[in-house]
Amino acid sequence: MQTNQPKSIREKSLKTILFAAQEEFVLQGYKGATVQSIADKAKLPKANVLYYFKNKENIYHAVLEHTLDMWDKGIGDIIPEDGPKLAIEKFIRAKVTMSFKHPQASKIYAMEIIQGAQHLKDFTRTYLRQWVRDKAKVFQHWIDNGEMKDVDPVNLIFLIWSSTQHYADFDNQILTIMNRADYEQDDINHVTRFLTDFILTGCELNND
Amino acid sequence: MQTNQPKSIREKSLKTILFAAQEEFVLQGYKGATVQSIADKAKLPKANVLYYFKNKENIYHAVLEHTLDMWDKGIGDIIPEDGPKLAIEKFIRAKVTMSFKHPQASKIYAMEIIQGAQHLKDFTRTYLRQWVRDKAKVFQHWIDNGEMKDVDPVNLIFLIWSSTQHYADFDNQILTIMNRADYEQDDINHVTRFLTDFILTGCELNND
DNA sequence: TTAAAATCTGACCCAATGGTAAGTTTATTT
DNA sequence: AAATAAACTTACCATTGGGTCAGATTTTAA
Repeated sequence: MQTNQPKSIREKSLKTILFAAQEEFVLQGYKGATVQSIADKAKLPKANVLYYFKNKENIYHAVLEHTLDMWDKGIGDIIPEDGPKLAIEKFIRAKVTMSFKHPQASKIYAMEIIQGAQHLKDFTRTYLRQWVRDKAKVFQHWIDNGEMKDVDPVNLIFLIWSSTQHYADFDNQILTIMNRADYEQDDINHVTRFLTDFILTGCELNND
Repeated sequence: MQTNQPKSIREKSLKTILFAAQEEFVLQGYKGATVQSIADKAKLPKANVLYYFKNKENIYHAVLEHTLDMWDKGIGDIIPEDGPKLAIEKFIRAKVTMSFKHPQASKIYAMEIIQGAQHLKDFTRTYLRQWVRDKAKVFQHWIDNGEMKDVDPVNLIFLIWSSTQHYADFDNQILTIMNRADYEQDDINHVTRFLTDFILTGCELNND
């Protein structure tokens, strides 16, 4: 990131292409996505897209990176000072909000992992593994302190991840089942409430 | 299915191709999968594969259908007679087992839904929607009867789905995080125990 | 105003891939 | 054993799609 005010042509183009690419990759998968249709979506000639990104692989990398960045920023931290109840509440709310607001990002990530995480092996082995270990330690600390039920922290993290991201990745299925066209703000609230309530109860942290 | 004993050449070929195709589709996605590499995996010449299945789309359909069949058979039912505790226990155990034993199936399905469920719109709109409504009714019945906590049944179903299938769809990520090469039987048991315990607690059904 | 740099574009190339055609070999039936 | 059907195979075609290139146009710098 350089200047930020008038936004150069370069930056604008990059952003447009990235956005178009994200859509295309989600809908068609990596191989299925064509540079031509990314260009069409971005309303640029194909050669122009290839001028900004050397090749298709590069576009995909950029999309992945952008996705990870956004996800990282959007999801707050789990810190000991919050205590288990508040920390879990905050975490679930953040994840649900992200899922409803940026389903594309979640989907790109999910597909990448499902297909073997070819482009994310490194990220998973280093960053993510450490993240999980750190957070598991925080949970374990609360458990040892008698502040929450003795549940396996790692699997708890998996449960929170999966149950929240489900609303992004499987939005089509969920909407079809509920016979609805789109999510609304109420849905975010409802799901957030359901999940926090349920999971806190699972941790024996609910005092309603 | 016809005869079953000596198994005709046709049946054997179909099965081989289907199995190879499943692998290929998971790894490469629909577009990324090539008939040639399906053929290679099945150790048959490409034209022979196209002899059994008119075209790539047909192979994919067959894989999807096979997947749904298997899933349907593998997951028991949720019936009122079992009562909430046993029913949920059985359901989770079945889903976790399926996830660990047939991750490919789960992945194919997940990718299809994530990408917009083009080939499963019908299945979702009719069969799945009805299934969810039926099972939600069973849960609601138990709730009204005071047999379990008043949680939203539909979202409970989503939570069980997502948290169980996560171990199939994201197996790469999970194994990498845990620094392991493969799942073992112990993992199935451990996860089953964790999820049943946690979810039953969430429904206030745990009497340990 | 001019030079240089950045942006844009149409035309083209070529490898990969889905699918076909036409025929050969193997299995089954009569 | 002959005839028919099923299974297999080789060679080929047409299209798609990633990527290049040479030059045009616009923007920025001197």
